[in-house]
Amino acid sequence: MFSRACEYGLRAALYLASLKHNGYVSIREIGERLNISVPFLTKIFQKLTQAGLMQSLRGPSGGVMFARSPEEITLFDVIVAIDGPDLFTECVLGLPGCGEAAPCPLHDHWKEVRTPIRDLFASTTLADMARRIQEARLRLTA
Amino acid sequence: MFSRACEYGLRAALYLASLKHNGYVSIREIGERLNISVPFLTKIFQKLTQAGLMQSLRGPSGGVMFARSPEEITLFDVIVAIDGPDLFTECVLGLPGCGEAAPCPLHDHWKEVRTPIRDLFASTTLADMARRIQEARLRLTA
DNA sequence: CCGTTTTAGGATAAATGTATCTCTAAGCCG
DNA sequence: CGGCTTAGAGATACATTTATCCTAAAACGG
Ligand code: SF4
Ligand code: SF4
Repeated sequence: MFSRACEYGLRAALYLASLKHNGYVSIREIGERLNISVPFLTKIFQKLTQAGLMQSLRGPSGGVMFARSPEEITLFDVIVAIDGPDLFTECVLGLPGCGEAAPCPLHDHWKEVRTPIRDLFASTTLADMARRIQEARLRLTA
Repeated sequence: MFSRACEYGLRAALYLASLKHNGYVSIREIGERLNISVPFLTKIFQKLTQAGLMQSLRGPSGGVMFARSPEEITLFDVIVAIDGPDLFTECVLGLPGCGEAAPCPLHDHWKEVRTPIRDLFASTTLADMARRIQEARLRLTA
């Protein structure tokens, strides 16, 4: 479904949102907490900052933090920033230039399920998830 | 979503189902018809025959054909034979051993959408698709 | 200003997925 | 049987993803 990088990015974003700590958090701390390779996670956060979702600061007491409120960042935003929009635009058979005009046989069935997927991720904010994590002690790591 | 191999396998299976020609069809013919690398497609059909979905015959007038009626083969069968069941069992955050017992924060939302996806593919047979292809001249290739 | 900490960015290595190649085995035909 | 055709299977190349490494740039703290 998602690339490993995207899974890591989602877990890291959910972890940060659950902290309720406004200020920079170092990537090393996040990686160690979630058992994710710190150098790899650094690359992922670079994408998130370049996409404008996070902002970063170097040096001691530096790290990464949300560029806007977790209330205004959806899972969709994170996914697209890391994996690109292909999952929500390209489609099951991978045919070039497909769509309503020249549909493949699956099109009618598939569009009924692709939209709910997109809506789910587009309507769920990091803050929503953070509330769930705190209420039910849900886990982000093994 | 699916691997390229799985996309090719689905397209090939749908093509065969749409033929209404009971008998062996050579992989070379399928590959050339659908613009898919013939050696790679051969590998994919090896998986489908090993999974018991197709049967094969070597030599002239050989090729591959369905091992049981296209009415009894679902898209789910093809997907699992090629990509494995991970898409339908493993889940969004890729956490090991996740599930109802130790859910991640997305679990409740995600299960509402994963089941429809699985049902869609599990309830659609190759014969269903073949009918749609013939009725509406739907395409399988660029 | 200098040493330390931390992200940024590019280069490199390992692993996986995609595609090709070669040889074998099976089947057909004369 | 001998030559041709086709799938099977393993080895090999290529591409992409995943992960690591190294040097720089920015920030802080003495
Ligand atoms: S389902 Fe629709 S959008 Fe997806 S490959 Fe088929 S025609 Fe294209
Ligand atoms: S949604 Fe459920 S099954 Fe999927 S990773 Fe989260 S806990 Fe596991």
